[in-house]
Amino acid sequence: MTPKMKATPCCGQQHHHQEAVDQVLAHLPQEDLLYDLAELFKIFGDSTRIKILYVLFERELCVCDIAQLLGMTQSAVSHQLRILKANSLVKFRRQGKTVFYSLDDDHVRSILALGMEHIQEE
Amino acid sequence: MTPKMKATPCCGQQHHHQEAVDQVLAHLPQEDLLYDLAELFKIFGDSTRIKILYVLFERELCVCDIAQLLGMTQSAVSHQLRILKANSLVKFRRQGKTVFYSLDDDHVRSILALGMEHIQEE
DNA sequence: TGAACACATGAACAGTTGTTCATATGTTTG
DNA sequence: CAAACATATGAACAACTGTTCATGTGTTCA
Repeated sequence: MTPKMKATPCCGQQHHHQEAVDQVLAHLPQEDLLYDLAELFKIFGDSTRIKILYVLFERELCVCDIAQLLGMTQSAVSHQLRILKANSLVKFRRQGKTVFYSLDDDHVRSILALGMEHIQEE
Repeated sequence: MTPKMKATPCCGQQHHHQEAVDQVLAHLPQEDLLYDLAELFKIFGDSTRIKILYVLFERELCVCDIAQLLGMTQSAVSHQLRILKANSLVKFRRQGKTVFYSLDDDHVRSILALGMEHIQEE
């Protein structure tokens, strides 16, 4: 990360702050990891996808059932399932013409649950 | 949720599916809760904000230190801190001219940790 | 094999979002 | 009080994202 700040050294240099900056830098995860993490949460950050995940919380469902439950186009649902699949949040199995989707692992459930806890606190 | 699907009843009506749909509907959280949940994850879904959160993981920092660490404008950081604050992900305390930010509660740490686990699995 | 069905996907358009730039607010110090 | 400093905020613009519409792929069944 190259600083883009101006010559203005912002809150002087003779603070406790330089020590703080150094300490943080020592423990900061790699930039690309943080980027991937943001990408992951971006997937959860859409109400359509959240609804799909919650609808799959208890059991697998086929695409058109999801669409019916959510009152959405099959196409829209399919596009979102594609994204969820690409990020390993859902898996699928094919049975004849229909494709059944389900949550991929328990991380998904845990993350959803933690998020729920947070918003229900305030 | 009002179904917007066409008259095409999509994958017939005489499937196992109707039963599935009913079961899911019985356990589905309220629509506005799901919406709020998506809004929460949307906050985590930006790499700048993720970086800010991680930079605050171990200790509080002032705005300009965060900006320096991230190589970003003070303004950009301030805008993001505003969003994080509004969603109770960070809190702040004022000390003279400088404002120190820190993570608001441990949910934030837990959610970040779970996300990290997920992306490091594949 | 061909029609019907369930699902996938590409292009395009509208709405949303993050950054920049300029400026405002609030605090300290002389 | 005025100047300096740390931070906050409003407007605007570029980039991204989700939906729609049209069409493509793959499977079943007559």
